[in-house]
Amino acid sequence: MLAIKLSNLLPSETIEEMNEKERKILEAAIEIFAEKGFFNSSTSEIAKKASVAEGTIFRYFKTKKDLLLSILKPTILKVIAPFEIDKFAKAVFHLEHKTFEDFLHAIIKNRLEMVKHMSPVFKIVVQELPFQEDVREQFKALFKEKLHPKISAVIEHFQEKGQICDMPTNTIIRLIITNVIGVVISSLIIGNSTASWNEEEEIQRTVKFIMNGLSPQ
Amino acid sequence: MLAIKLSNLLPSETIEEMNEKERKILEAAIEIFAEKGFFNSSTSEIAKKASVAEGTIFRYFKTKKDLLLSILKPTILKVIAPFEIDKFAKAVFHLEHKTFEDFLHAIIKNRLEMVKHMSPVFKIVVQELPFQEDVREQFKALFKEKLHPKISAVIEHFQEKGQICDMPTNTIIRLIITNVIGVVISSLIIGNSTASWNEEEEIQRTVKFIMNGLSPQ
Amino acid sequence: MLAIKLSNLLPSETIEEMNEKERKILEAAIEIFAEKGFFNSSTSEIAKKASVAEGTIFRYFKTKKDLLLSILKPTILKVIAPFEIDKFAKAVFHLEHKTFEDFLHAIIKNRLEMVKHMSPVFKIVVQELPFQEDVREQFKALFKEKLHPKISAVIEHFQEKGQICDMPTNTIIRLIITNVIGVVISSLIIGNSTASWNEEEEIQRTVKFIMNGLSPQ
Amino acid sequence: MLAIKLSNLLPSETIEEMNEKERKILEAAIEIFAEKGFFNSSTSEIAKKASVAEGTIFRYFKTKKDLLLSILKPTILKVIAPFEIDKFAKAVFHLEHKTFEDFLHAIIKNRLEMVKHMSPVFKIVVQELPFQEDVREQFKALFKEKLHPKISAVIEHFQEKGQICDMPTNTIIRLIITNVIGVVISSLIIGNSTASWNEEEEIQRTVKFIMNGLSPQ
DNA sequence: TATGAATGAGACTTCATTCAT
DNA sequence: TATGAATGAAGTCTCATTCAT
Repeated sequence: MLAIKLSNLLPSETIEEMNEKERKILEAAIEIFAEKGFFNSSTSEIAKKASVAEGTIFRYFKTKKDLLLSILKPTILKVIAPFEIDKFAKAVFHLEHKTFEDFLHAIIKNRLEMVKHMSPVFKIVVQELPFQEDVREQFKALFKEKLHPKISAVIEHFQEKGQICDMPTNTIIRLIITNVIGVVISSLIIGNSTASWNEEEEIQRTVKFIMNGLSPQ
Repeated sequence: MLAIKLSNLLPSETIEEMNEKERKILEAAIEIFAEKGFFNSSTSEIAKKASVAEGTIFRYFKTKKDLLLSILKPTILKVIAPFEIDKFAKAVFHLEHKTFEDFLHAIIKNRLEMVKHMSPVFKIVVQELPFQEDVREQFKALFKEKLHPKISAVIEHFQEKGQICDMPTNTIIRLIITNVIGVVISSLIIGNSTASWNEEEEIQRTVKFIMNGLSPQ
Repeated sequence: MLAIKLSNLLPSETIEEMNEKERKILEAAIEIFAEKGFFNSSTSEIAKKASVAEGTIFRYFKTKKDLLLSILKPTILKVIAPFEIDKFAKAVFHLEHKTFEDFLHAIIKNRLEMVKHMSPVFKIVVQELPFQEDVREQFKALFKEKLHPKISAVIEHFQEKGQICDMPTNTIIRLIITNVIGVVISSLIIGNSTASWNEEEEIQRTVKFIMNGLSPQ
Repeated sequence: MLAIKLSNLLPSETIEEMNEKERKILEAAIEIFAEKGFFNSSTSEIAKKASVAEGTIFRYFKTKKDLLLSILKPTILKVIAPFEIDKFAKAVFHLEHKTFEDFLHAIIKNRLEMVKHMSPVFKIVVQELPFQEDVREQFKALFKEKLHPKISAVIEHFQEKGQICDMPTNTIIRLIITNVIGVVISSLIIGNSTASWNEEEEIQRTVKFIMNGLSPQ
């Protein structure tokens, strides 16, 4: 029963304007949704774990689905947002000082860090995405508008500098994303159960693999 | 409304010992589970689509969950099995006539073909795996016992022939599986909605990417 | 706790194709709706009175409102229908043999008889009509299409024969309906609680009153 | 959204001893009960419309039902009261200057006027009376004690003057009330939706109808 | 006095499962 | 073997009412 800290999961402004009960409900919901899945969780169970009356849930969240979306939406924003605002974004804007290798390393570390901090919410996102078409669409739209152009620019930048081969940009993006997600999920699955998993080495190897895979010629 | 052929989804021995009704129930369940998810499907709807009485379902499958497992278990077997028995396995055993590139190409084509043939069942597997710990464990065990040794042998074979760099075998397996799954999922997500997706080219590029990524030096 | 006979309330064909449980549910619902009103009745109470499980109600009636409509709709049909099909209709079609007085007498007796036989259902209709706009509209439409033309014809027939004054037909209809409903409701309210109510005499007096009220000159 | 004036609906003494909040709650309740019916209205909606906190309602009215009764009881008083206190009552006490026709005309106009002024409250009364036995009983008692003797006196006065036939007084009262209510309800139902409704003419015709109906011989 | 957050009973409804036929 | 009517537990959600502030 891991203690969930909302501060790792939701934007801090959001949390500050929540009150005690609302926070406890959200925490309970995250824990239970992550454990049993949305459809297999009951509002009565969430209420019990949050130590509130069942009716109280519905004061703060119009419906059970609304409660789920209150978890999913900030999370997918958090998945997308960093590329725009945080340190990582700065790395992208100071490309001249960086090699493509630095870029890959940074992106993998950053995403791994994020997923580990919000592991239960991440689990919910992955579990529920197949059933929540609207969230999926919102995610796709954000990717297309915010993320894709940024990454494209980076790829093209390094292609111009001759650090990357000249495959189509979209294919390169696909390959990079595939391999970033690959390390992240491997870390979650293997890392937690296998002693021999050396995370830093696996990151290094993955970076090297991608570098070689995309090297010119 | 694609007509589902169980022969694409389940081992033929399994199908042969089923009777008419049982087969119709399974087909209906697959279609409905894939469309709405397990929890949002009702046994009455399955019975209607299968043209049997609701009670009949429970003659063949003890519970609704049992019906789900009757779909999941043979499917993960099918995902693992080919490496042992079908044409693909033969390719693995005649490695001396093949290059690593052929191996990669064959494995990607083969898995893509499989997923496309059993797309609804595959959808169910992906959706329900997070909630079915026992199935997941069974899958892990099968992987460890059957698949992993085979692939290890192949990797080591090509390493000995100098076609692959000498990263740890497990890391190489992880990278290959990541990228195979990556093409498959991309094909399902992008391929179905985007005109510009050229599957053969993407396979070629992925093979080349892995080849370069794993090339010695 | 009056024993309710559905045969007095619903068309017999309808009843014959009902089974035991459905009939018991309807009877219980009529009794409880009449006593407490639709919104103040719970499906659990109806189930208990009908000696069925609560879920059984929803096998026969999609929703609680559907259960109400299953009572209301045949009833308003029954209120309208007789003017088309039963003995009363024949009276209307053999006007040449009848006086206007006979007509009035027949209509009052007939409506009183009907309301007494279906008193609880009638109570539900009167109670719920203000809240069920769709039923109200259906009632208005039936009145306009089926009843109004028939009564108009009768009124005009007697006007031509010089038995009724030449007020506008609609006004005459309004006055007649008002006074028929007046006796009926008086009979229900006063008749049940007051010994001195002599129904036959009150009918006679009402007929005489209407006759005089509408007499030429 | 008609502005409701409590002064049209409740006795002025009652209103004067109310404070601001209580009055606003009552006004809001009347509007909402009339629109949606008692059971479909929520105290939270009433509180919102009255611009008070939900808890404030329960400071002035013990329960939601108490709030309903606070509307119903003064209203039925108002329906009965005028016969005792207002101008209309005076008309009754100066019968020698009036004909029976004047009496009928005055009573119809007066009741129509009243119902139109308090149309929402009237709607609530009609909708809820079937479910409020105590209010109904109170109404019956008031009718018997206050109204019935007055009307009886009038009827007998006109019978003595030979303007009315010698039917039993109660029957005459019943017929008059029936027809007064008949015009009022017709006016509400037909008058609001039909252009051709000429209220003054309909009143005249109704008066004439009753006059003829009750004329001696 | 006034508030409104919190409550929890109870409403309607769904559906996997049973069992008499 | 097959049926499908019946069940009743469990689910989501509403709302009148209370009470600490």
